[in-house]
Amino acid sequence: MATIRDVASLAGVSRATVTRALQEPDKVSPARLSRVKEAIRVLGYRPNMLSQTFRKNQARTIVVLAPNLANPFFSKVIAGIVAAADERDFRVLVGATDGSVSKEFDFVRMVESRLADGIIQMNPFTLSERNAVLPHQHVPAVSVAGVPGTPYSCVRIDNRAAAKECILHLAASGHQKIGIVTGPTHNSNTMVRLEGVKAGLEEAGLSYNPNLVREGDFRMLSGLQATESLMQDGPDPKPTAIFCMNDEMALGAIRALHTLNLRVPEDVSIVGFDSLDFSAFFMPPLTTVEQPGYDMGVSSANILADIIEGVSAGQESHDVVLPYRFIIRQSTAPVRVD
Amino acid sequence: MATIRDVASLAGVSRATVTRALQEPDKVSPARLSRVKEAIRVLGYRPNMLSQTFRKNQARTIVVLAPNLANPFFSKVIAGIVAAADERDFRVLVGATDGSVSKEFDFVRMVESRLADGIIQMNPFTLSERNAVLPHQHVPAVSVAGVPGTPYSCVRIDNRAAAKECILHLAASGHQKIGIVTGPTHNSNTMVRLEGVKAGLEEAGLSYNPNLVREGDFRMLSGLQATESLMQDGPDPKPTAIFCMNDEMALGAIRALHTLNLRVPEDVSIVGFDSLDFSAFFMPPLTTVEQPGYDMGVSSANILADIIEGVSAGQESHDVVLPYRFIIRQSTAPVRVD
DNA sequence: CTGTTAGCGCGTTCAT
DNA sequence: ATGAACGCGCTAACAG
Repeated sequence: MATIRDVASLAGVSRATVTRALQEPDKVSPARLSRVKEAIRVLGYRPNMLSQTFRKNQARTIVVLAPNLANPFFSKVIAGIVAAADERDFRVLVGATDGSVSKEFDFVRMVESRLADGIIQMNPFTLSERNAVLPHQHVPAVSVAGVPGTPYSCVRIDNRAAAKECILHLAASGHQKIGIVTGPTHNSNTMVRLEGVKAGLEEAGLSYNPNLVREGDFRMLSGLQATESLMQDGPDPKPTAIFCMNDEMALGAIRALHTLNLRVPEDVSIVGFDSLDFSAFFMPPLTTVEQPGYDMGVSSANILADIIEGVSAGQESHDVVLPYRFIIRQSTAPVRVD
Repeated sequence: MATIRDVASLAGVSRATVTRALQEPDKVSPARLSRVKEAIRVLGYRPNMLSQTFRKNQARTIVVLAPNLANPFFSKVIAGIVAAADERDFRVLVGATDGSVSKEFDFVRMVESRLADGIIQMNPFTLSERNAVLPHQHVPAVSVAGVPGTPYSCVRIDNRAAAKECILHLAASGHQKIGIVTGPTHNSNTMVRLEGVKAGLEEAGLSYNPNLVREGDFRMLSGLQATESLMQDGPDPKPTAIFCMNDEMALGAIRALHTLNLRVPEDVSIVGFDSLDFSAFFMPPLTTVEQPGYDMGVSSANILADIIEGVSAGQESHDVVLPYRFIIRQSTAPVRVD
């Protein structure tokens, strides 16, 4: 592999001239410039980026931390991040943490060791835990799809308002017994959305009943199981509607109801959260909250790039709240009057 | 940020000793070792990986090229790649190509410029096109979920046999008119699976009718549209079964049939391909070919790492064929006898 | 076992 | 406009 030296000697100039020819061509005489270009062509010279990166002490690389790469909502966000990063000449490294704190820490060390310049965190910040890896000194970071109160920059929607709107929609349709399938109890998004649920119930003049709540893990199977539990072991009368804290669990819920010979939405209404592409094609199409995942990815990448490039101080942390959209499809209907 | 020099001077040793203390601790006397460790602790020293990477001239990074990050099957493969790469101390860079050849080329240049060590390509190699970016001199590469005949290492399933099995399953259930929804016509996987379709039809004593074939793009909407076209504009009698070349399109097909008031599988049987998690939860659960996406990711990452590390010559290219599994669920049934 | 020396490939002075 | 010289942080070769 040809180096800058080979180019210089073939062109009969100094290495500095080659560098200049590449970076500030107008500061090089036309004659030498063309000689250099020719030499580059002949040798098939490619600047060693590893060296450049080392010399400039920045990798132009950001790390995306995802608890679970299989989650399609995260895929959407990543797509946005990759697009925006590419635009600003940053590479994107994927970090699958599987929810492990030690893995997260490995990635923080990567930016400490300069192998990456910053982190985008998809796992919501947990206010209760003391051992959060982020924020971390000298580690530019942005939280995406997180919660208010995150002690560093954050791009999100108003989860509380969105969840509240879901409940109000159901209540307006006459539903009085509303089952809730949450994410993991300690998850901040679960907590915030649950606040919204309670606010919605209160505003609708309904009471919050913990017996109508089941913990899921944001995956389909848990939505299925939670729903079975709700409809079989739950208090009577059974819920006529279920709010699931993401679409995957909502699809699992619909499946469970089908198995129990209950129709959606005639017997039970279902509301999801996230708006996966699949959800519009499901039967029935799912009523859900659309998070602008791609845009959230774009926004978070740009904010992180700003911090890394020093455009943003990095001290004052942003809290960007993007608009969500509540989409009413066919999985919800007025409560049946028997 | 403390450098190795700071550590050396604080510990009162040479830089080389610090390096050794970090890499071959047993070759350093216990006394100095502890002095060095203490200095590292005090200074909070982290080796500059950028420098290491530069010095060793390898980034320990692989690039994954995906035409579309939103495709859940690719997400599965990526998850496997990330897990295996992590195991072998490689980082994973995601490259969204959007099917653009020039973007692919950018990533090839990244490995030429040493910013990455190799490439995993998810876009199948196209035999017909002459301007394929890969294989490329000095660019270790592995194709995953590709086709036989790929001129570099490849991890795949036997698409032809799998597609054939789908057709034979339908034929055995009495279906004579079988609609086909393909991927993009020029896509190699489409071509190979179509071969399997033809082989299956022939073995079943059925003829191949191009009028029963529609081109899709592997996305849900195209499956929906293709199915509408098949059931409305297609030749009579209408198909009693449709084979879709991936699950997303199959879900779109089911949706279309539902809108047309046709039941699945009573009126029309549907077979998919890939086995997404969603497909088992759909109504009805989808009969499909399960590709071991995660394992394919793991395998491809290991092969690439072998090539990069020189374990494998890189000259002789592997062609690893992993087993698929044909899963019969409830979207297929014997043809109805009127 | 240890320190000295010599680069890796490049960008960046600083003279000229 | 150009080249010589230095150094980024680290590892590897050699001598001791």
